[in-house]
Amino acid sequence: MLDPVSRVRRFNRAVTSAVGALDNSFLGRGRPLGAARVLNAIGQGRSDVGEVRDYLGLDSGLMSRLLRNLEDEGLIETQAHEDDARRRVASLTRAGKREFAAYEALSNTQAESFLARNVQAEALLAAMDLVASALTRDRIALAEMDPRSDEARYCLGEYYAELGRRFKQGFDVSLSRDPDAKDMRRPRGSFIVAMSDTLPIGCVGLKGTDHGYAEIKRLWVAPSARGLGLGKRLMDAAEDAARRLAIALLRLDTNSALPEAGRLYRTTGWREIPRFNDDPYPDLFFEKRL
Amino acid sequence: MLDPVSRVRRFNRAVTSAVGALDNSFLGRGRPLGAARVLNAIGQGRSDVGEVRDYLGLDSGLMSRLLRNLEDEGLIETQAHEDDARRRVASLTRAGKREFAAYEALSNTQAESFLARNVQAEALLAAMDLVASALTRDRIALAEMDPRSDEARYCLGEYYAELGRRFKQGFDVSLSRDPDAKDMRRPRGSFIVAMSDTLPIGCVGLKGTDHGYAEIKRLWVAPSARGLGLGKRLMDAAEDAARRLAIALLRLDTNSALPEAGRLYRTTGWREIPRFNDDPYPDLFFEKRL
DNA sequence: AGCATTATCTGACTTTAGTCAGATATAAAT
DNA sequence: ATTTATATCTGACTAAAGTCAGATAATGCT
Repeated sequence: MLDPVSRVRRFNRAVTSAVGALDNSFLGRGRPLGAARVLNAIGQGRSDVGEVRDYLGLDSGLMSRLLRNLEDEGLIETQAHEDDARRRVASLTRAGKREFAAYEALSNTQAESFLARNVQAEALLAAMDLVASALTRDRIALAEMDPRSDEARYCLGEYYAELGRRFKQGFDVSLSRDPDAKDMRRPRGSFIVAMSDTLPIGCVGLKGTDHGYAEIKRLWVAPSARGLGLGKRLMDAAEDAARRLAIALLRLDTNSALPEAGRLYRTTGWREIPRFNDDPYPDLFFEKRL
Repeated sequence: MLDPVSRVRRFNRAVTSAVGALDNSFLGRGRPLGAARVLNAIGQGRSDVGEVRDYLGLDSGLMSRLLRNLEDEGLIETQAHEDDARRRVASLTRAGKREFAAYEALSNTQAESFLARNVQAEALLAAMDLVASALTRDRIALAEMDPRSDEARYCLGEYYAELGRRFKQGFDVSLSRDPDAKDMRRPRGSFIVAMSDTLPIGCVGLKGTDHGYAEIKRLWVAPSARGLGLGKRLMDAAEDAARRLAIALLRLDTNSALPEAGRLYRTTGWREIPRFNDDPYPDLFFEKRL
């Protein structure tokens, strides 16, 4: 009754019935589930018909009919893709946007009432984040983003907060050599964010310098996504970005209060080198030749 | 993107697609999902037709047909209920047991492969327990059980382990006045276990004495089920059991290292009294007149 | 230009799920 | 003993989902 497999299966049962209830609530708007799902996928920005079909796992015939139904209802419009007239792109009409908003409101209300029923919400949310990351680990997408984007700033905020907790003396960004955003943008560098669904769960920066090397900065993985090998994936992506920018030498600094990071560097071809800057926080320095 | 509602919705999306994959895997055995679900419900011990129907939320006509299909496949047999010939009781035939075992193996394999993909399994399992408890909070069932049953012993084991962690000096059952199981059985007392699906997540004992009162012992709620009001529910159930046994006075002892417990007693009509036993662990004593 | 490939659509199905109004048999209440 | 209630079943449906073989039109490749 208490072995790990039983616990996973208990979770599956709990979640199956919760999902069933969720699906049923979508039926309340007088539209079959299939059509509602297509409408919502389009509302969420999946405009390409093929993309929606893949996402929902639908047969092309069925998909076509569902689109036709939504069109007849006046909720969507389709037009040919501008680069490839075989493909179709769907968009919500004014009425479709209203309908989509109604579904969104339904989902939000449900989420709110779930939260209201559960007092210890923060622990529960952290648990939900962890489970969601584990379930979607194969769909974690890395994307190059502007270091000033909302997603990047969120990651950096979390990263600084974590350093503050980890370092005995705390962490004050202004004392550190905060990399200028433009050094982490092409063509000088890069900033990569790991997204699980719509949630940023990790990041890494590649910061260009004028000293013949680039630096890896701000490697962070959300607590809810650790153990999924994401740190390695982010580092690989940063190295690829460096190669594309014809950068041959990488350096980074880190702190012994972050042992996971040190372990990762040591096992992926990085070599410890002497201090190469006067930032007060790091006490370990690494280099890797690409 | 990071407010609680979005996090809940991200979790919902993650889980919806996981559940979909799970359901689809059940289709691999050449039987529609409805029939597979009925077969599994019966295999899990839900023999009463009405019970299965309620559990799966099926229309009685549909249920009847699904049963007929399984019967035609030679997987189940039905007979009249021995106390009420209107009701039907279903059971698996030999072939049905084989088929059920195949479904079980499928579920177990999936759970195992999920666990194998996730290194930090214990943290993940704890998170899944918490989420499952929260999702099924309305279906947590309290049941009177023998204090020697597997479920009860599991709860007690967890309870002792937790006391060991909470008390500065640790906890050794043999030093405490371990209640004899028979004092927590009718007609002397009672033992109540809270079950969430098949997982015991809390307990409380009502221990009869010869001193004109009964004692509440072993109130425990699993960490994964705290914040759901389960402690209160268990105490209410214990009091009800006492009333049914015509017990008019209740006492209990506890320790100030368990502040949640103390708070619960104080807010539910219990009155602090002087020490009434010489157990070395408790330092707080309460009484309640029913 | 010609041919294979791709994305979508249409028509013609089948299967599954679900609904609803009785029918039947038994049990419970008066 | 009659009436009422309950559990299940049957027949006759409808709706939704899914399948599959072409048709159509645009694109890519040689």
